[in-house]
Amino acid sequence: MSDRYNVKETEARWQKAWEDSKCFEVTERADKPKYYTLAMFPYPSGKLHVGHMRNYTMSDIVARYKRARGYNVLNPMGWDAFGLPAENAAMENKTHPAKWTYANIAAMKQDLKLMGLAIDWSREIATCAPDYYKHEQKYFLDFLKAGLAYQKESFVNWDPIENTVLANEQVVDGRGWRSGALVERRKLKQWFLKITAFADDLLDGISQLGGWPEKVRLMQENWIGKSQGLKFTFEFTKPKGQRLEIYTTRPDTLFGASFVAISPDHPVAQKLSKNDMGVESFIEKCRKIGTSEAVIETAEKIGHDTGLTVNHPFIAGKTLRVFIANFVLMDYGTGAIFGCPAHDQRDLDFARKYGLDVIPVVIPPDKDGREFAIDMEAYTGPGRLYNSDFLNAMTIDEAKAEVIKRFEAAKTGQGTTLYRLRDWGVSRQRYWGCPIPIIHCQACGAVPVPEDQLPVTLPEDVTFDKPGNPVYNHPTWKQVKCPTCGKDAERETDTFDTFFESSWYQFRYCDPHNAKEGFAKDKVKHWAPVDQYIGGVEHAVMHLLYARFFTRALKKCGYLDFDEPFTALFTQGMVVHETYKGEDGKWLSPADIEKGHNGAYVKKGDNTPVTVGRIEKMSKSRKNVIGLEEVSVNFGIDAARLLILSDSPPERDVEWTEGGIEGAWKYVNRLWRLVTLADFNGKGGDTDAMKRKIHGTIDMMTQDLEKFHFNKGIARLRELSNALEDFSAAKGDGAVLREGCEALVRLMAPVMPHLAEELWAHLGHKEMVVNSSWPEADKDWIGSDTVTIAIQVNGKLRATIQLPKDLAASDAEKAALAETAVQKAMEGKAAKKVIVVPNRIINVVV
RNA sequence: GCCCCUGUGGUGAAAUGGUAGACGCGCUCGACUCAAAAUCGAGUACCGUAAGGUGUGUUGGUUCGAGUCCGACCAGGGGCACCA
Repeated sequence: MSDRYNVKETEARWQKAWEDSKCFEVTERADKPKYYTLAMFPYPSGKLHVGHMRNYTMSDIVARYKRARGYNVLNPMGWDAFGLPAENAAMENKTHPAKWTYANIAAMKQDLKLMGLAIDWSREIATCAPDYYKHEQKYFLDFLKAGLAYQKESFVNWDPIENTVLANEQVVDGRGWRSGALVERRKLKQWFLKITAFADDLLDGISQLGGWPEKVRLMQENWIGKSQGLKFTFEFTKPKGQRLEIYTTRPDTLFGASFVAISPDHPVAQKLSKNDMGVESFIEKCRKIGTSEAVIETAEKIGHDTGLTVNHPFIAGKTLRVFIANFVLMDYGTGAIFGCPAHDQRDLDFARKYGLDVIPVVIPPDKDGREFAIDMEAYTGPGRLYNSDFLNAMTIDEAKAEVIKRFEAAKTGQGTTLYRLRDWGVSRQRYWGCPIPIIHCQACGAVPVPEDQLPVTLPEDVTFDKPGNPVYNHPTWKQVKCPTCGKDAERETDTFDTFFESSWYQFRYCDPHNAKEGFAKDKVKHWAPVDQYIGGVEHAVMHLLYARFFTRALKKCGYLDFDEPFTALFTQGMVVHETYKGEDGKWLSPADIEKGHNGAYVKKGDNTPVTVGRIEKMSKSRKNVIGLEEVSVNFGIDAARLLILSDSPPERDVEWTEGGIEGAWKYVNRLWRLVTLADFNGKGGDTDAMKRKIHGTIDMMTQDLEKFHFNKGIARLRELSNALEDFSAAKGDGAVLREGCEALVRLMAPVMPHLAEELWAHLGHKEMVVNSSWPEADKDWIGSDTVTIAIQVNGKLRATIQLPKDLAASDAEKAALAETAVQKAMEGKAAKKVIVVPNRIINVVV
């Protein structure tokens, strides 16, 4: 027998056996509990790389493990197939987005098949197929009827040279990525979904998501951003009677107000710009910046004095100047604020820049008024009010309540709950997306496409020789008759945000071939919600929040009877790799380079030097991708799975290195030799120790898998195989050795499924390991009778002793004080105190 | 700018507030070999001959005891509503 494992032949053979037996295809059944595990579906960007692989491997482990535990496991796969890259590819390569997308799907599916995943392929979906998106067109019409969808004007990034809308990603340093033109903010009428109607519900729901990482729950909570504050109006000094509505979360600091600022998009600013060139050019300057909050917030804070002033509501005769400021967002609150520089850093920076007053009104608990001053750092901590008339000596909370009370009593203001969350704009001025099923009629307005005319499909005869949505210029597609009045009308040419498709796909998998509706209620009732969702942390807020909203919206329309789509969530880290650049500054792929004479990398072919760059997320643009095929050919999928799972904790990034995959491959062979060369006729060895190791490993690895500690579980597996190797070499008892090998194989099955099948068959089993159950740990063989106790003197380790498990504290203390190393460290002094932590540690304090 | 996360040997990482470095990679030495690869065995945080001391990004605190909890800071990463 060869001492090398024939990985290529073996992996292909078992993949075929799984496929032939259709063991991963599932239907609803009453005799087994269901388990739905889902990996976030991929965008078909081109080739599958080991970064994708990590995501699907984790779902695969869960699927195989839960299967072994007796669950009826649903583990589906599909394609998030609409999106911008397809249109970019269409422009660059003179192809059609559909052609490019479907070719990528075919290539990536082939790679996925190489992975031998426990996927029910009969449920495969692609979101760009009309039989998928027609259902979401129906949902949109339902949302419209339910008052959850509406139109309003909102800003987009406008490229004035290409005359097209740009995505934030396509704006680089404030300029269009292709044209180089300075981007402008421009208003367009667009469709919105009323996610804010569920703001409180989405917030409350977070507390029930116990299976989600704390950090994701926190991020969602902050994103929704519920705040209690005050809405009130300032009176303009002139024209008399005109008022400006403000929202603030710090009404307590009103006596420290030194200016008022409004958004460049505020109606007051707009009105002023008509007669004031200065205002007009300032607003124009503010708009020469994209719509992205990150850009707006990091831009230099600038303001423009409007010359208007308002009266302070509580200080007679005091007026505040009104500025237009680029950092005030029209989307939040009322688009107008008052600035209290002493207690808000942004206001302070602004005040220092424009020479405005800084009036401290909250004093820290440990200071008094004479010594407390604000320089360049605002004070945002707790304290008591001063310089504040009737609020003096109150706490911040008391002062907030008092100010709100006074405004409410005077009927000039209102305590208000506000959310940072904004309604979801779903209109995209793009071709490669789901058409919004609306017809615009001069007479009737926005009219829903009649349901019997769904789906509204994309026209196929389009070209991408100029920027923008080609449907807009299509000769006939737009022109229709109004369904209501029959007159000439036009189709909506915008398509949905691609988050629309990914908000409900988890339900489509439950009933993927249903032509009548998106899913049958009873099928979703059976499988949903998803028991374990797995994907990148980059989706922590938007995708996951949209899907949570969509589920509630579907419930409101009668499609479902639950709120939360994902019971548990795991956010896995990325696969990262070194990046390389050639002499010409262009990215090079790892396949393009090799080690030169002096050990440094050179470009293959011409031996020109290569610069090694940062270690970054694998991405097509940086070329630092390792394709799946090359890995599977050289080392097999099991070795790749092993590396990806064992090298880092799953929530952290893992670096793909050549050395790592070779090491994993060696271990695959070592396991193969251990089991195939084992002699089950031995009579010797320490059978008790071996049995403890076997059952201890089963126990611990089971716990590790339950907790997603795959790296630790694999470390336990290695400990067991090390022990079995020693036991085997010592001609250990054959029955125990077999018991150990069988446990090892069943434990490795979720991690290295192909090798496990091969070894399981070698051990004489007729049934595949994929259909066998998870091993049970025998409680009698878990743990041991003695424990090692550490002894510290004043917190420093001085000795370790073996003691019987659960020994009385007084006996343990006696044994510890009797140790010579302990006595030496005590230097003859008496113990002041002895802390005994049973079975762990004893600390002697002298 | 705002929200969230991460930081431990040469390196990937372990460690319910209780023996820091499990399990690997690499390296060193040895066995096998004509030789190499593969495989097997021993060693491997740092300083020190040793006794011992020092060590978890920096810094301060809480505690009998801190990688772990709290405060301040530094560095890196993710997200910020039209990338997916």
